[in-house]
Amino acid sequence: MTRGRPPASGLSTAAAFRLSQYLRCIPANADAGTISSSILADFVGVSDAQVRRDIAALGHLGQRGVGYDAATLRDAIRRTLGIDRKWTAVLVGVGNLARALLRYRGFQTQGFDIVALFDSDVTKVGQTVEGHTVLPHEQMAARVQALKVELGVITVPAEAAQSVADVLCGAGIKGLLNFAPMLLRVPSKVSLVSVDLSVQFEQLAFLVGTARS
Amino acid sequence: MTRGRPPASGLSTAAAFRLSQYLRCIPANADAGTISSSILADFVGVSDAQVRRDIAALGHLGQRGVGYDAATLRDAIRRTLGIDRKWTAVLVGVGNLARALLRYRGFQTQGFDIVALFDSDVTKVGQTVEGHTVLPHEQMAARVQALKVELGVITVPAEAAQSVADVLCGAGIKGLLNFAPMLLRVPSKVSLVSVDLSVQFEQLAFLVGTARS
DNA sequence: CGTTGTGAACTCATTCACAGCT
DNA sequence: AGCTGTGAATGAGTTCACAACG
Repeated sequence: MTRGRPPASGLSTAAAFRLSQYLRCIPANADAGTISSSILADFVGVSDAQVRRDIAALGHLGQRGVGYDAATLRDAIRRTLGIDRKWTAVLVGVGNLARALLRYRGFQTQGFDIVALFDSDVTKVGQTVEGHTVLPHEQMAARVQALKVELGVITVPAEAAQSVADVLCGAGIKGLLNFAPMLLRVPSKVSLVSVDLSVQFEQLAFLVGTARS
Repeated sequence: MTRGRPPASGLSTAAAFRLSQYLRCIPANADAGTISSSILADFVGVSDAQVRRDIAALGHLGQRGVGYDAATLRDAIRRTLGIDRKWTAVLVGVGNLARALLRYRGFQTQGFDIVALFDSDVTKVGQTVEGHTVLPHEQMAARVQALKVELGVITVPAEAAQSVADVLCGAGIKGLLNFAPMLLRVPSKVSLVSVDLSVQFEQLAFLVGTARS
């Protein structure tokens, strides 16, 4: 994953990333009502001190001797990450990856509202995918602008990615999630998260190669 | 993305990640024959000093006053990341994400050799996907062991991910790339890279929400 | 008791600045 | 002149260790 410029808040992107991970552990342990730093720690694989530091940065959420209230903690993390509200998004490039994303667990329920699908392939235009009709590429700029869409998800081939990004940025998008294996150029006011799957493979090869036996 | 334990080599995972990114910039600029730290730097979005530090860690590759020879640099990075050789891999869970991965740019050419596909769905078993026949779940352990497969890619639903991981680890796999939205538990000798797509969305929301206007 | 919150120490990573080559 | 390699300085992030509290 690549991130764009660092955020203006006091939270580092690495810390925000860990918060997302803590969030994943809470549902599974929520029935307990309360959860401790050490439980979160060995779930995620960091130190308990790290967990406490991260959470302390969100305000005074814990109770000494007891732990953190699961529901309160979850809400605080959600608020900090900015996922306590709906985000509108468009998805560009309706291939297998797009279909996989649309089916992804709680994509909608997590607060991300896909408002349109676009593709340049005329044979795909008009098709219905996971309840959304595929719109032609030419309508992209106008729709994004009219609906004031905030986020764009790019799942087109590498060659097309930069031009799609340019159109979306021109239409006033605020953030892009790029899956094309390309380092995109975007204006500094647009946030960018890139997931290059081949990079993930390389990381795995590196880890395996350097793992101590 | 989540990484497992840090590597034994002198290279941090963050540095390894940047090396992957440098690698992405080289083909595009390879015709120049030589490439400088400042070019790589503003391509990837880090400082030129950072690039030089990263590359200097791989040995003496640069020529003062000139830059780095593109081909030499590319090979050195490949060697460091461990992608200068073939890796055998199996893919478990033949859904849309799996299909997308199989089609991904240079999946094979980058040195990752998918030797088998598995799925527990009997209607998928026997199908041919991107040139590979889908095998039944039950054969997984035996095949992985017999072929001494090194890497496993998990693209099953969250509920099934841990049990798939357990089987693969039991069969002697060395590294796992997990796409299920689950924090997996694996023995410390197995390397783990997780890509939770909902985490990527949360990161984007966080960045957009905290972006300075 | 058990668990948080946090100053202080420490480690790791990045940037600065410039000497050393070509 | 241009660009790398690298000590030294700086900064960020993490762990330690323990006081504070229910």
